[in-house]
Amino acid sequence: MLKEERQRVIVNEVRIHSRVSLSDLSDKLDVSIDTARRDVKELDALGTLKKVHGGAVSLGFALHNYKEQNIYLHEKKSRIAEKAVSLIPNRSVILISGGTTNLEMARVLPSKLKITVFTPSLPIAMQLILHPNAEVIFIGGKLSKEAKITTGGKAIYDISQVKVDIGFIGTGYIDIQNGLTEFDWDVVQMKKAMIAASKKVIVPTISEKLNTSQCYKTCDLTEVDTLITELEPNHPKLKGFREFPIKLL
Amino acid sequence: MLKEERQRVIVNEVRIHSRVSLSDLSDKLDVSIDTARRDVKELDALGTLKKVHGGAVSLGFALHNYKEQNIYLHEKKSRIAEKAVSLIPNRSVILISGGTTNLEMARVLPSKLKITVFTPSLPIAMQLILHPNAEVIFIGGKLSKEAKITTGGKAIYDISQVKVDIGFIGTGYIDIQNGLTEFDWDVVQMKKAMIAASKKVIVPTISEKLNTSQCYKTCDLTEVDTLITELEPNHPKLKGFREFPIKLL
DNA sequence: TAAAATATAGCAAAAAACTGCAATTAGAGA
DNA sequence: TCTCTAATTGCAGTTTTTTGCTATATTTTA
Repeated sequence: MLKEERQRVIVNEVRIHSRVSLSDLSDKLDVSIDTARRDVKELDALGTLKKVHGGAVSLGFALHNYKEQNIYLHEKKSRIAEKAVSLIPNRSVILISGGTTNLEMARVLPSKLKITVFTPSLPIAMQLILHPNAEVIFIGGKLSKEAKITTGGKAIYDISQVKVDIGFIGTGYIDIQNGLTEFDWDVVQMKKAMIAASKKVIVPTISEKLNTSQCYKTCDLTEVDTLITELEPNHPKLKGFREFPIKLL
Repeated sequence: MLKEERQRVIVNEVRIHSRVSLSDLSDKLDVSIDTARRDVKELDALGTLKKVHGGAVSLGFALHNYKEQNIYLHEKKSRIAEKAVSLIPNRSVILISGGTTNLEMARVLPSKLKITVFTPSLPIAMQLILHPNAEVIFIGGKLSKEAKITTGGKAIYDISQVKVDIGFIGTGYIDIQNGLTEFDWDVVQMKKAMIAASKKVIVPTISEKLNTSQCYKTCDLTEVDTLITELEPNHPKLKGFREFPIKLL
């Protein structure tokens, strides 16, 4: 097989699937992984595709690759995300609201996990496109430019039409007295609908948000099944929350 | 066997199989590898085919330098995008399908323009978030990971519920006989719905796509109001299209 | 943080390309 | 037909390219 043929196959593969792994290529083309790597490297140099760790992606994909800016918070969010994905059974149907912690969860979703995900969040949908086994259903509606999620009557109605196993509801503020709160009214309406659509409500949040509140209320803590933070469940900061019938993780 | 004869055979072989190896040629033509190599070298110099390590490939098959190509294509798309935005009146309601040309249009949308945009395309929605005066309504549904747009019954139904002033419908392939075609069936269904929802249908496309077609048909050219390419409207390549009642831009 | 996967660099074998050269052949002109 | 010249062809030796492998980093994952 000529080198050009191989590279053509790689280009096609990337065009069709948007991404390809070197080991797949090595199998498919019947060459060593080194050769596949070298081919991909050349194609990258030509600007045909983008080489990434473990394979290659189409250029379109590389565009929306956001980098985490805040390393400090990112570590916490990773830890939360790890805990969160451990709660997702295979073949379950979940709902993910917006927010960077949830985005982190979408990023670390194990690729073997077969799931159906409903989400109104643009960045999360973008991230989930990369997941090979996730069926992604986007909740349509009017886009809120700040929150980067859809909102409005249509979106709320669409959410009311589904019932999912788990809802991962991010929150801007969380407090023992006031429960989950936001400062964007539209977002609150969406979250209310999402909570109503979820058999189980999981709230992942960094500890900085504990004991903060805003004017619009999403729900009381009583509606939350599990609260995930980067802290150990018996950490002093979580003291007041242990009095609620909430699982802490 | 004469040299010319041999070379004709080589050209033919390349035309049929897109590729040929020198050892194959050496066998088939019953000459030494060196002679085959020399023949291929001459044909390469003539521009008939492309000589590569170990053989030859057809020119169409050869991978060109996409970096240059991309800059080149990007320029065309910008030109198309400029033309396209000039057709959007202030305070109008438009629909934008996916595709890189449409994405370019979203990028150059003047920030003073007040518009309402419906779209099922994730990258385009992502881009429009940056626009200060665009109200963006995302068509929800099942995400197609290749096309990065939503598809499926729900999305099609939602589109059927709106009527917009202008629909900007990108296309993978366009042809005088077959009209607009794609190779993804789901995408075709979406585009059909989008066309039905648009009072006016504008198709922006680079000239490379003219006179190409695929198996699934979106619509005939008769349903298109305006075709925008990077070429002047009276360019020879657009010859056949002038016979339709289509505005060319 | 440890283990697993992937990347990089250097090396050697194999394949292919290039070079120069001699043998052969085609074809023009006598 | 014959001869001469230039083109063509195959071959041998050398150089370059390609490829897979190993050892060593680096990145990712759990």
